[in-house]
Amino acid sequence: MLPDGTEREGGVSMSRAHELRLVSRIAQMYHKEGLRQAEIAQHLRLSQATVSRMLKRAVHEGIVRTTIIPPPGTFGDLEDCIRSSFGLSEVIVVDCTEDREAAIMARIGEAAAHFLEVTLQDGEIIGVSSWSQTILRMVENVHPMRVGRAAYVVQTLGGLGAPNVQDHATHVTMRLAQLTGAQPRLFSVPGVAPSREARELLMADSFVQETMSLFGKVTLSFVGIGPLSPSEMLARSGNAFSEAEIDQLAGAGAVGNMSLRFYDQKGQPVRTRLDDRVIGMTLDEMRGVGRHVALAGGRNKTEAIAGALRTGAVDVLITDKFTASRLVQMQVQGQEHATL
Amino acid sequence: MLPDGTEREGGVSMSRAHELRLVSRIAQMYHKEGLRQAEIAQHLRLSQATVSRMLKRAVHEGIVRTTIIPPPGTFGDLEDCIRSSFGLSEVIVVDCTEDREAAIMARIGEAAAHFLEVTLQDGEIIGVSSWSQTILRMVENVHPMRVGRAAYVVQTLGGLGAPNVQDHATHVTMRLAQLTGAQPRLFSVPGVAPSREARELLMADSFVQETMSLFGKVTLSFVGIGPLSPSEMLARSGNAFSEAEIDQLAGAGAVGNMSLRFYDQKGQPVRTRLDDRVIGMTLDEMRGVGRHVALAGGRNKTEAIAGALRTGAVDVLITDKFTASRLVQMQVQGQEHATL
DNA sequence: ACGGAGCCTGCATTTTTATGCAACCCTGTG
DNA sequence: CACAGGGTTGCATAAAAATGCAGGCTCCGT
Repeated sequence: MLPDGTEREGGVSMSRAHELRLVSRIAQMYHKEGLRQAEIAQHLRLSQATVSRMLKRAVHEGIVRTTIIPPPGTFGDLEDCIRSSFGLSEVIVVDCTEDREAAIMARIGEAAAHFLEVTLQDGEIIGVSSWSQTILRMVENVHPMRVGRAAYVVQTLGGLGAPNVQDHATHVTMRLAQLTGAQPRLFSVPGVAPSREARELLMADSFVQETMSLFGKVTLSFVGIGPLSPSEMLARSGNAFSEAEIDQLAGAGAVGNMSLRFYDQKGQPVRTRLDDRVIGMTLDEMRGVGRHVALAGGRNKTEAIAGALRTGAVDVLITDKFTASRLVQMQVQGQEHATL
Repeated sequence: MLPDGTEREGGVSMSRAHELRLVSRIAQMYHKEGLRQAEIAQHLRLSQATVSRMLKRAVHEGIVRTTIIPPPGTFGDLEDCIRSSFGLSEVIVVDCTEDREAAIMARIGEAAAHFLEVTLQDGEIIGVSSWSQTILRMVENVHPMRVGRAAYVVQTLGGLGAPNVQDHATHVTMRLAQLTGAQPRLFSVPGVAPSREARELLMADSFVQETMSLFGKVTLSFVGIGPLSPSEMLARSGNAFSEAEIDQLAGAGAVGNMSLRFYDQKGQPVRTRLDDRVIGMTLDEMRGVGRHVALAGGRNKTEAIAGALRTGAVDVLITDKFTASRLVQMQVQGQEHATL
C-alpha cells in the first residue's frame, strides 16, 4: 500500500472491476431500460458488436440471470425427466387434484385437446384409436376449427361388436372429423374378429381397404394406453378376449396395449394368435406415424404406459402428475437394478 | 362439479392453464436449452412468429424474469439517481474504502482512465484542464494506445506561474498526448494573468491563439471540480487569488469552479473581475464540448460538484460512492425544500 | 341470421442481433 | 529484437427475432 491508499499491484483486478461496472451498466440499459444495442453503442461510443459481446459476457459472468418461474400446476421437471429418460419428443404432465381415473381422464382430455388445437397443421391426416375414454374426453374439449384444417380423421381400430361401443367409436371419429373440418374415414369392422379367417374376409372389403391404406399416411395419431386386463369398455363390448387369451398374453410378459397391440415391460411386441384377429393399426405402423400421441394416466396403467413408451412408437405422452411421478420413480428403480 | 370431477364452467381458466404451460415450455426451450425460435416452432408445429410472441408473453406474464445482479463495488442505483436528477448523460460511481481525498482521487483516476480508453473515438480532440490531482491520476492510469488514436490533446487552462505547477500542467498534457498518440497543444501562459491587460497581451500570441482556436472543437474534455477555497495546488502555485477575491466570489454566492470558472449553487456563472484574468476555457465553451467529463470527489467538494452539475456543462461525472450519496441526499433535501 | 369489433395467426419483411474475418495489440519467448 | 500466440476490435454480413399486414375466427349486438 502506498500512503494514499493505492495498491501498486492492484491494476489488473481494479481494471476488471471497472470493466464489470461497464458490463453491468450495459446490461441495465439493455434489459431494464429496453434500449437497443445500437443505441447503447452510440451512447457509450463503442460498436454494436462490442455491446452484443458485453451482453453475452454479462450472462457468462452471472451478472444477468434469467429465471423461469413455472406457473402453478405445471411440472416441467417431471416432463423433462420423462422426456429424456424415455427419449420422447414431448411430454405433457397435467395437474390433477386426485389420483382417480375419471378426473385424470378429464384433465388429460383437456390438455390433449389444447395440444391438438395448437399443433395441428393444415392437411394433416389424424388417426384415432377410437375407444378410449380419454380420447373421448379429448374430442369433447376440442373447439371447432375452420373446414379443411385437417384432411382426414382415420379410425385406426375397428369399432367393437356391441352396438353401444360401435356408436362410441363412430361418434369419436365423426365428431373429431367434424371439429377439425376433415373427412372422416370410418372403420366399419369389429376391432377383434371372431377368427383369423373372419378377419381376412372383413379386410377384403374395399371400404376397409381404403381406410387401411391411409394408416401409412397418418401424420398425427392419438391412442389410449390400456393395461393388460381388459378395460371397462372392452369388457362391456362383449368380452372380446377370452380368459385364456389374457392368460396367454400375461404368460408372454405383456404389460399393456395400444389399440390392442400388446407389448412387454421392455416395449417388445408380444405376438399371440390374438394379433391375427385384431383389425387395426399395428405397432410398426404406429412407429411410422409422424407424431404418435399417447393419452393415459392412472395407477393401474402405470406399467402399461412405461412399456408403451419403450416400444419406440410414442412421440408424445400426455399424462397426469401422479402417473408421471410413478413413471419417474419406476425408471429410477429400473436403472438402479440395471447398474447392479 | 360433475360426478367425475370435471367442472362445467372451468373451460376458460383451464384452457388458460394449458396455454401457460405451453408458454412456460417454450421459455424453457428458449432460455434453458438455448434453442432458436425457429427450432422450437418446428418442434411444436407453429410459426416462428408465434414463438416470438409467446416469449414476449412469457415475460409479460412474469414467467421469465431477468435479474441483473450488480457486481460488488458497483453503484447502479446511485448512478441512476444522480444521472436522472441532474440530467447527465453518464455517471460513474467508484467504490472506495475511505472517504479521504487521496484514496478517492486514485480511484476516480482509474475509472476515468478506463472510461477514456473504452470510449475514445478515432480523431477526437481531447481537452484537459491540466492542474487537477485527479486528472493526473487518470493520466497515470491510461494505457498507451496506437498513434493517431486521438488527434489532439489540448490544454484548456494555462499552467500557473510557479515552475513546479507549470511542470505539472505540461506533464499532464504531454503525457496524455503521448498515451493517446495525439499531438499535444500546450498553453504556455499562466492560468491567471496578473491583470486584465496582461491577459490581453498574452492572448495575442499566435501559439496561444492557435491552442484557443481548438477550444471550440474539443470533443471530449476532462476537468476537475474545485471548491471555492483554493486547492492545495492552487495555493502552492503562488496564491494566484487574493483573499479579497475569494471573499468577493463567496459574496456573490460562488460554490466552486471548473478550470477557475466559478458558479453558484444553482449552477449560474458567477462573474467577477477574476474572469478577465483567467486564461482558459469558459463555461460556455465547456457546454459546447461533446462530452465534458468532470472528475471529482471528496467531502469538501460536494457542494462544488452539485453546482457544477447544474451549470449544464457537465455530461459525465465520475465520483466516489461517499460523495455520490451526499449528492443524492443533498438533492433530496433540496427538493423537499422546493416543495414546501 | 348477419355484420362488425377485437383478437389471433402465418407470411413476408424489416429490424435487431450475432458472428466470421482481418487487422491489430500486448505478451512472453527464442 | 523479431515473432508466434492469444485476445481484442470494428466491419460487413449472416442469422435470428420482431412486426406490419391481411385474412380468418369468435363474440356480440342488431
